[in-house]
Amino acid sequence: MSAWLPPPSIVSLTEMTTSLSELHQSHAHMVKTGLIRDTFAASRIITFAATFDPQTITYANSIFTHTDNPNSYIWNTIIRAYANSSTPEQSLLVFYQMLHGSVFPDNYTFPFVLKACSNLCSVEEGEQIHGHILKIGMGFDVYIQNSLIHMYAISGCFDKARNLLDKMLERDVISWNAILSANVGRGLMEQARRLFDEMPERNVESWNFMISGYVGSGLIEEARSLFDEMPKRDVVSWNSIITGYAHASRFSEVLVLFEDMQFAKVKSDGCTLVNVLSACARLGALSQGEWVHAYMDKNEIKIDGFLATALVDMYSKCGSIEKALRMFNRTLRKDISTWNSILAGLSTHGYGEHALKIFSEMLADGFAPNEVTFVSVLSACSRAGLLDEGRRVFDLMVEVHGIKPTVEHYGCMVDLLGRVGMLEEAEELVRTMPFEEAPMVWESLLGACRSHGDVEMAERVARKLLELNPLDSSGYVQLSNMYASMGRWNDVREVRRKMKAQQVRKEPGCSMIEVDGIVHEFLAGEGLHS
DNA sequence: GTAGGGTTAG
Repeated sequence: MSAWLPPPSIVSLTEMTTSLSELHQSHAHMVKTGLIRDTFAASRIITFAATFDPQTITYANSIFTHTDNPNSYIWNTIIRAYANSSTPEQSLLVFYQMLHGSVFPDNYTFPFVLKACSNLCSVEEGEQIHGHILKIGMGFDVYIQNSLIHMYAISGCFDKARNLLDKMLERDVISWNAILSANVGRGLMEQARRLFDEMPERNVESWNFMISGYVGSGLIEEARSLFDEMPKRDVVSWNSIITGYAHASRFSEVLVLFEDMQFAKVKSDGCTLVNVLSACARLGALSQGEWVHAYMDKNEIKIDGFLATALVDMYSKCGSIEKALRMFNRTLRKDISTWNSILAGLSTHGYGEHALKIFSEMLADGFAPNEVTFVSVLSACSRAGLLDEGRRVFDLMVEVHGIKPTVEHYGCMVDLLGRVGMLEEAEELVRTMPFEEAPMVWESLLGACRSHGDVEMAERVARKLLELNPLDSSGYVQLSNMYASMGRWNDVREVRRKMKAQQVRKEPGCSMIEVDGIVHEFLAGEGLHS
């Protein structure tokens, strides 16, 4: 029999990314021509379907169940796909089916099944399979041993894992990493450190595990000293430490590290850039953000949903809503975060009408808005004083989208009612909303009382606010400002006296701005900035 | 004839 040559459609199937419909077409073609009965051809389409995306596993499985004599490769492919899916128990089911059939599991099968046990954190199943492995004499395969170690460690059975490691004849760095990563995953950094110090050899992953573990536990200095100490850094190392600084809100250090990374000639990826862009956004560092954008174009980095959102957010937080909009419009594959990001930007820039227009486009495009979306849209209505629209949006959220309003949503509505001077209705809403303690909302009501000069309500609200949180300054400050604006200086003194007696102090406000590529930070009351 | 263990980040 001559060697089987795959038809072009099947070559393209594995050689490049094809669409789901092409997968279906190829499958149909194979069924029609009888090619599907060729085990090797069947294995290729099953592998493709099993790894295409999480949704197509069931499709792979249905081809698999219609395959007459699947070989171990095909069994393994299905077992592996389920092991990494959201339903790893399916992997075990297929494995037990395999045990009852005519094809024996091989040295490839067990790492996959054990991965399923690891993902399920199921030591009981794992132990059963461990017994089976020993029975059929496969207990000395390094891949299988490492999978076993990881399975025990990830389920918290560190003693069993360690025991296996100690008994191994040829343990390697992955055997150690298997336990190390499980310690890190559970945040057991002291144990992890002891293991790390004990390891006879380490690779870049060992260091990365430690760094990301320290970062996850908020121990940024420990992470940094390992990062500085490690012999070789890859993109994961850089990303881990950059993420650490981003989590710690140390944004200027994020930018410095990003520069160091360029200098070290390590190519950044989407993760790096999302972090860097969000640092630019938080610092208001427009020119550096633009530099990153240009860098992405130059290095042909694909702008996915996350990056598009980060760019839109960066432009709008750096004050350029026009560039944010241009970025938004250029983004073809928008996801919910991209929409939310532009809506938040339009809202903070005061473009209420535009935000509503984008919001209806979002609905027309078939996107389901979430809680975050409605906070932006409602606050856009509030800032622009769009009363009827705001009410309609609030109802839409509850009635059509079944979203239970949070304090923030109520806050926006109270803001809106307060802004247009409907103080009674605003107060009524605050008193009837299903949240007992929500100082933010009361504060917003107080602000509205102040700007509309309703002293009576203001005093009532301020009293409530002080009752909710006697140590917070905002109630006192707003009340005293209001008295001051009316010239009621005795009342001002009285409030200030009470505030002092409670030892309440106002945190100074802080803002940042970029001038000529340098970020300046200002504290309120600080005077001229040097 | 195809594949395997430990992988980070938004």
